[in-house]
Amino acid sequence: MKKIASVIVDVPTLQTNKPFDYYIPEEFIGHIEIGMRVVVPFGNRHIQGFVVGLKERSDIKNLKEIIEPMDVIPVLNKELLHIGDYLSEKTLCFKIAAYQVMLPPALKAKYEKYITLIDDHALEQLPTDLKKLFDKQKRLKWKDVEKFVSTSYLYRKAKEGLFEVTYEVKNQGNKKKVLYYVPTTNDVEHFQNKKNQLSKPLSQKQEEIYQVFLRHFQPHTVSQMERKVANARAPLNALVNKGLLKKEEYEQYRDPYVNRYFQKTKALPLTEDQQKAITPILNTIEEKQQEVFLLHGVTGSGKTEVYLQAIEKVINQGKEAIVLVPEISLTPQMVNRFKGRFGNLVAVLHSGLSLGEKYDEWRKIQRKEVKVVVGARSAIFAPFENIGIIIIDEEHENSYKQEDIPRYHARDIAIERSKIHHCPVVLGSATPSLESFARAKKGVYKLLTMDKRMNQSRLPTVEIVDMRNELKSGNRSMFSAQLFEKMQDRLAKKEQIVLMLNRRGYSSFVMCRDCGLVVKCPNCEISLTYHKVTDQLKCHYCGFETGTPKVCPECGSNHIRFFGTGTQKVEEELGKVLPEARVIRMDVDTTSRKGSHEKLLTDFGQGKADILLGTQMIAKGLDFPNITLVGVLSADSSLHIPDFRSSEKTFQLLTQVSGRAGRHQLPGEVIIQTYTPEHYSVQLAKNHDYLQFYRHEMLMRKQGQYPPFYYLVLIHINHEDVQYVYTVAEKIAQFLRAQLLPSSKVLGPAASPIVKIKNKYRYQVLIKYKHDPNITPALKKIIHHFYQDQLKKGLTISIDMNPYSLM
DNA sequence: AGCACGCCGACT
DNA sequence: GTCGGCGTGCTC
Repeated sequence: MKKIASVIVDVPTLQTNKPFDYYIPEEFIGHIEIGMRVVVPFGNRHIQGFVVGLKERSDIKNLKEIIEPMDVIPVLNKELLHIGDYLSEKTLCFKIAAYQVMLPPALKAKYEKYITLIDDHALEQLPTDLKKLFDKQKRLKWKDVEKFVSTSYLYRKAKEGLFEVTYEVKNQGNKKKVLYYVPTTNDVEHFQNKKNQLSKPLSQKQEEIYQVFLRHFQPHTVSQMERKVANARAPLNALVNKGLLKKEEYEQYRDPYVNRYFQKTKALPLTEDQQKAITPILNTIEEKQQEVFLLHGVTGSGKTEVYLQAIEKVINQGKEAIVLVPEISLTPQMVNRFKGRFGNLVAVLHSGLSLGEKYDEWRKIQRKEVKVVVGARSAIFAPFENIGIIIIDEEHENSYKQEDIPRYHARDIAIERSKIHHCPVVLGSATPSLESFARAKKGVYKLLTMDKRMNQSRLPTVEIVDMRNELKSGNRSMFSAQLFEKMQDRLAKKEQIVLMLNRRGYSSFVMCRDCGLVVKCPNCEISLTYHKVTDQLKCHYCGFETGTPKVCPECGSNHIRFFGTGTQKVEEELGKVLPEARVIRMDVDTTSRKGSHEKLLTDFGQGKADILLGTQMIAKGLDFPNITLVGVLSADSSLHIPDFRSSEKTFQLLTQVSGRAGRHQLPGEVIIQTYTPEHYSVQLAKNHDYLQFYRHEMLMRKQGQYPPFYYLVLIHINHEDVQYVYTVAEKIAQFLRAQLLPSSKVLGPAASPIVKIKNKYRYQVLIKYKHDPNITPALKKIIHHFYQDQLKKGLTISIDMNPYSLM
């Protein structure tokens, strides 16, 4: 039995980003396994760590002992530990950050520092204000005491032996315990005897409850009992006091989908397209081969049914499936389809769940109680051990890329896991990312195409309206004549309308019409956003808030105007021009409350409204038969973001939202309003012509030397002092130019599109490369070289391998 | 990240 | 002589 454990400690710094060795105490030898969390002494604190290895001897002398294990079963299996190493290597993050991102947040350590008074004698020696604090209890939280006296005083007294300072390591979330009442015996006769031995007979209520337990010896919670006997709490406790019942705590899953009925569904007959697409996937499952498929299916072509039937095969083989969907489309509609087919074999993971709920869903996976997990990005780390398929729906979505540390892409993790499990990965989309489609074309991925809609429904007809002409002809409203007319028509026909306001990028800002001043955040160099509810201007980078100016702060003019259109404004306008229409508005404001997203959609599905008005969150996944008109109020806003992917994003968004119309019997129509009707993203979305868009966009990417022709690395350098940032950025750029192959291009330093956030200036260096083994070593050197400056001078350097946003 | 240690100026 | 500020270096 190995006596020493190597532990990655929960201290995210460069110097501690390596295993530390500890003795395993006698009693835990054989108990502590690789992948478990343990509490270890580190310096004079107690912290959490992950066991990553066991060994007989260590090069370090004077090892300390592990304090205790935090798990009974390892939380990370061998495979996930490997994935953690892969993550930290590929995204250049600390090991501890990689491990933590793979686990539900409930398992993240919570630390508390306590100060305990040694004895009453010590109490006498304290100043009066401290005496008061310690009068009631001997142990207090350090941070509560710290408010009253200086830390050095506390340390000094601790050294003198008045206090003891202790550290506690706990989980952030916990298993839910439910209190049950249970008979003290499960033998009928014994139970009756016990009652008969009581000095007094039971009260009427107590007797009733007693009879319930006598009939079936099952544990009951108070509320369960109250369904049979009203006001049961007091009599239950009385029975406990009389020794007939006892209280017991049982662990219970918090099931976010409890009390919900899921219509059971069976496999549907497949269309020819679907059949053709699924066959190679099924073969790969059968042959236990690793393969990446790109399933390119137009909106409404029935990709989900293909997923479902592939999963069915996987389950029949006794294996497990991971399905990733973008957070935003993790709607009840989607969940229903999986729960309907696979019932309680499905775990669901998304950001709407509480800490505890996430933890419980995760434990269902860990305990092998489910076979399928449907979830957002982080569900890719589901602790399955026998994966048969990994599906990524809406593959092109940027929410699969995590924007903070570790900056990983779920697709990369999926492929890495599929290699270990010898299973297929299916990337599905109506508008695949250029990267994926290019790989499919090269034969790296296998391309599967479904270009026909199910139900014989046709793709909707799309009309582009040039808003410049509207303006010329005197229409100053946000609805073009065409759109307005069609909306009236649908309202008359009792059909439903989806209106999308593509507000990404520059939303409602305030500008002076006389001098052109745009009100900006004093800390962030970005225009402030107008919030009508509070009548305030807000910066959504640093949270700065200010009242709305009545006159221009620059020139004093009172011609202040609000530019950009918010959903609220559209809603108001709709109320004026189509007062009879019932409108549901969906945006961050109306969906922030838990479950509100779902409720709004259900209402719309049940026909409680005629118009669904929203931001891009309504572009995906909705499948309502009665939608026959989709209006895009302005296609342009996403087009002019300074980002090489803006055309791609616009095309995807327009195609996706168009796909909401006419999915069933009724034919659909789409109106796209724009100020740049000639742009290829808009034109090709009109024709639903992905292939042409792909060809055109590939030319642009080649010209601009962007992905998929080049890989990117984005380095951000931030500091309060512009001069200093620039100097560091310049050094970094020079260093990279010297280290990298000549074929790699180092661009910059340049000021970031948002020059200042939270009073820190932002500069960036961009690397474009095709193949360069020196990239990672060079970046690691940069991290090491500037590490001290980062700690001391408040410099931050962040590295994003394959960034999704260049802002 | 914390925390100890050590050096320095400021004050009882 | 003592207290508290902060720069430096270490944690198996």
